[in-house]
Amino acid sequence: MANEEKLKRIRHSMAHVMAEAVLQMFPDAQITIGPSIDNGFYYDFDLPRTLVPDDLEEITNRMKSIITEDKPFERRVVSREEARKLFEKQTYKQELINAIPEGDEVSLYSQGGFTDLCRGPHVESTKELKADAFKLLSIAGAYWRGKETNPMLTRIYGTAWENPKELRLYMKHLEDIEKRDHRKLGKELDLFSLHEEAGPGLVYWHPKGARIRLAIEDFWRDQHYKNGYEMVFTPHVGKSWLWETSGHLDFYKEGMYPAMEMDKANYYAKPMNCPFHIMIYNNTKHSYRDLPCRWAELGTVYRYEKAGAMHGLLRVRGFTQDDAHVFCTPEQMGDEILEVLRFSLYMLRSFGFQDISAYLSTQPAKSVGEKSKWDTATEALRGAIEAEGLEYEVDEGGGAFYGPKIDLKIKDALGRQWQLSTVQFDFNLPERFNMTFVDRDGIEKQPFMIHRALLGSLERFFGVLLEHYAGAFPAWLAPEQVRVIPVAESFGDYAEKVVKLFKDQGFRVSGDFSTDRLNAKIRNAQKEKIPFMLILGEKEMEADAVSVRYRSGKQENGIPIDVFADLLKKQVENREN
RNA sequence: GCCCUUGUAGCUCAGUCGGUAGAGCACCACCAUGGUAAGGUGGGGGUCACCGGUUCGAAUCCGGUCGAGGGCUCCA
Repeated sequence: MANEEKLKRIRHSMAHVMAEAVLQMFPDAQITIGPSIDNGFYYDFDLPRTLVPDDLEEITNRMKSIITEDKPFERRVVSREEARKLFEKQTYKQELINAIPEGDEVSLYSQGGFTDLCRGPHVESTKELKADAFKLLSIAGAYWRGKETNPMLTRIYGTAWENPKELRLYMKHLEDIEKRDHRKLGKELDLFSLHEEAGPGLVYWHPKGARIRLAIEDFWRDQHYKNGYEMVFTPHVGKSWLWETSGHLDFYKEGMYPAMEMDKANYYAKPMNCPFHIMIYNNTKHSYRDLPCRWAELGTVYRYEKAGAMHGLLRVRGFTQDDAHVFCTPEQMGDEILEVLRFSLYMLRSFGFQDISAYLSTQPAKSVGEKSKWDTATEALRGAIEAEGLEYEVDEGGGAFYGPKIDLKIKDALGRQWQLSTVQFDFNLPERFNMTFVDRDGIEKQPFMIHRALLGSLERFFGVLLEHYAGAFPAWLAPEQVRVIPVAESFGDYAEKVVKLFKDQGFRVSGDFSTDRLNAKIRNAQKEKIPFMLILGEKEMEADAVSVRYRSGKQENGIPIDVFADLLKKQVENREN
C-alpha cells in the first residue's frame, strides 16, 4: 500500500513536471488538471496549436532536464484572493479555485519555476523522479471537465514508475496487450470480420469463429435447460406501439436505429428483447402457480453507437445478448436472485474466469417504483452476493432509473477487468405493460421482473475470450480440435481413416493432405493454434496408433487411437482449460 | 459527435527531391517430397480509400468526404 501511495506521488509529480515543460515551450498555454491515473498520469492543456507526436520528444527532453535539476516540491497555503491573482491569466484555474468549497484550504505546489494549484501530495524533490523511468505515451483530445459542450483540450498521457526496470515491465505488458488484441487475432485466425462498406459495427462470423460461437451457444442452451429456463424466439423488429409503451421512444430513441416505414406504420429494429418477452407473458393470464417464468433468448439487438465509440467486437452496433427475463412473485424473488447469481458464476468459471467481483448499484435520485420495492430488491441482491462470498463494491445511486442491479466483473489472463454479467430489476416495464399475475388470494398483483445477461453479448464475450486465451482456445471451444498430418503421401489412407474415426465421434478434425513438407504442415497447424496434431507415418500405421504433438510443442509418440480419443473426449466433456 | 494519428495487392509493409507502383506471406501452375515451425521455379493480382484543386505530370503537395486506430463523451 505504501508503494501504491509512493507511485501515486511520483505520477502526480511527473504530471507537474510535464506541465512545466509544456509551459516552457508554450508560455501562453492554459493549464488545467493533471492527475495520476492507473499506471501513469496525464495533463490537459489549452494550447495555441495542436501537438504532433514529435512534440512529445521535446517535452520528454525538457522533463528529463527538469528532473535532473533536483528541485524541491514546496507546498504553500494561500488565500483565495492570492490564488486568483497568481493565476490571473489561467481561466481554467480560476474556475477550479472558485469550485473549492468554502472552508477548504487552497494549496499550491511549486517546483523550480512552476507553480500549480494542487491538493497534493507530491514527492519531496524532482530527484525522486527517475528520468529513465517514465515515458510519454500519447496525445488525445479531452473535453474540459469531460463535457461535450466544453472546449476540447489537448491531453498528454504518460506512464511513470519507480525505476527503469518497472517501466520496461510495463512496456512489455503493453506489448502483450497488443499481441492479444482480438481484432488482430480475429484476422490472423480467420474468425470474424467487419465491413465498413456494408455497415460499420456489424459483425461477420467466419466458419471458424462460428464454430467457437456454436460451442459456446450449445453449452449455454444446455445449461439453461438444466437450470429451469425455457427458450423463446422473438422478432427482430417491432412497431412503434411497442416502443411507445415500453418508453424506449421517449428515453432511448438516440440509441435506436431509425424507423422503417411500412403500411403507414413505423417499425424499429430492437435495441432490447424485454418488450418482446413481455408480449409473450401478457399473451395469457398468469396464476402465481405458473411463476417463476424464466425465459431465455440469444436475442440479436441493434443499437446506434456513435461512430467514434465502436471498437472491434467489444463495442458494436449489432450484437446478440444472452438474455433472459425472470418473472416471479415477491416471495420467490430472493431465491430467484440467488439462483441467477449462482448460475452466472458457474458459467463464468466454466470459461476459465476465476477472479470475479461484484458491483451493486442502488437507487438513483431520479427513479421509478416504490421505495419499499427498491429496498427489498436491493437487499435481495446484496444477500445473494454475500451468500456467494463475493467481494463487492456498492455504487450508491448508480442503478438505472428502473431498478437496482448487480454487475459481475472478471479478470482475464492479463489481469484486466471486464464487466460481463448483469442482473437487473425492472420496476418500469411491468407497470408500463400492465403485467399481472393472480395471487393465492385471488387478487391481481404485479410480478417482479428480473433482467439478466450472463455473458453480456456473444460478440463482446467472444472478444474477451479471444484475448483471454490469446487465440489458443481450450479443446472444448477450439474451432479445430485435431489436425491429422501424414508424414508423407503414402500414409494418406491411414490418415483419412483416422480423420473419419474422429469425425464420426463428433470431434472437429481435419487432415492436411497438401503437398507441403511435414515441417510446413506442423508450422501451419501451430500458427492456427490447433490443440492437437496427430502425426502419422509407418510406425503409427503399424501399431494403429498416433503420435500426438501438443500445442505446447511437447509430443507423445505411439499412443493407441482409442486411448487418445478417450483423452480428447474427457477434455472436451470436462471443458478443461 | 469532438481532438490527434492514419488509409498503397487478401495480409504485413516499402516507395527518397512530384516523373502514372514494389517486397515478403497468401493464392494459382509445374517440379520435388519418408519424421517435427516455411522445398524449388514460374505466374496472376493494385483507378495507391473516395471527390476536387495545384502542376506539363500527383501514391507523393493542398482542400474536402468516408473509414480505421488512440482518446474524450455516451452507454435509460
